[in-house]
Amino acid sequence: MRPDETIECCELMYVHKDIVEKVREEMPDEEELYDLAELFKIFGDSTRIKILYLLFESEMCVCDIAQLLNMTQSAISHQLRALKQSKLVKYRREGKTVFYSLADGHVRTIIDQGMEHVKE
Amino acid sequence: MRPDETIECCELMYVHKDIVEKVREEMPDEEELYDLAELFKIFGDSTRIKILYLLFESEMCVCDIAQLLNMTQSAISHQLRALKQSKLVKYRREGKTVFYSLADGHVRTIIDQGMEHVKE
DNA sequence: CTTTCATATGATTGATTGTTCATATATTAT
DNA sequence: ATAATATATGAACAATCAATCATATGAAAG
Repeated sequence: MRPDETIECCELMYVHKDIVEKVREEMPDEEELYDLAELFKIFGDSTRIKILYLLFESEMCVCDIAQLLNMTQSAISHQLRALKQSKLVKYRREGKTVFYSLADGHVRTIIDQGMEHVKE
Repeated sequence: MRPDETIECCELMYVHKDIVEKVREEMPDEEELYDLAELFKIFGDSTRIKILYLLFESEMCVCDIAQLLNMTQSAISHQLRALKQSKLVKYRREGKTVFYSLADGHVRTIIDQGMEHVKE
């Protein structure tokens, strides 16, 4: 199969011309698809999933999260950075302490839907 | 910070005892959290995301997908394997051809929510 | 200003992962 | 049987990534 040529293959180009056109219309552009994959990568680590579950209950500081998950402060801080960059969590400073919380409702919806799928 | 000891740290253990208990109750068990992260890992690749978007329009054979995404049959087949193992797609054989389609509605919901987040 | 406490970050490393290449399997036609 | 076509799979390799360690920043207290 040589993908760089429009060779006749299966029945696609000839029988399902309408679908091909619809696909080309409806498919988001390359950059959006890349960003979407990058977002899901962030959900694709159990440490980060656990952090998000913790934040479902309440805002928390880094140290609290580290204790509850039985992990080092550094490991948690690194993961919070990733969550922050994807705008999944927000934070506020209070003296020496930094409190993290969920950024918006999408986070919960995405995780809940994922969990429903997993539980089937 | 030594996570393997219950040292006094921040104000967690003393001020927010109720939250700690709620967290311990509401948090899914380790195995479910791991499975959930594994599921999101599958969404965390732009090739797989593209495949899923294609299948939003119609069931398709491997060769169709490879052509539309301008990738090799082998690469697509490997990714379909991952999608199949996570029960995100299903397939039916028709002669030499194998048609793939979306397994259930969660896929669409998860992707749509993710895309909403990305577009903000 | 120095110390202490909470958090952030850069470098390193072992592990995971996506694509490629070669090859195997499965189905149909000759 | 053999050839042709569609798909699947195993090994290999480069790239990515999460945890660790050491260290830096930032804020309050002495």
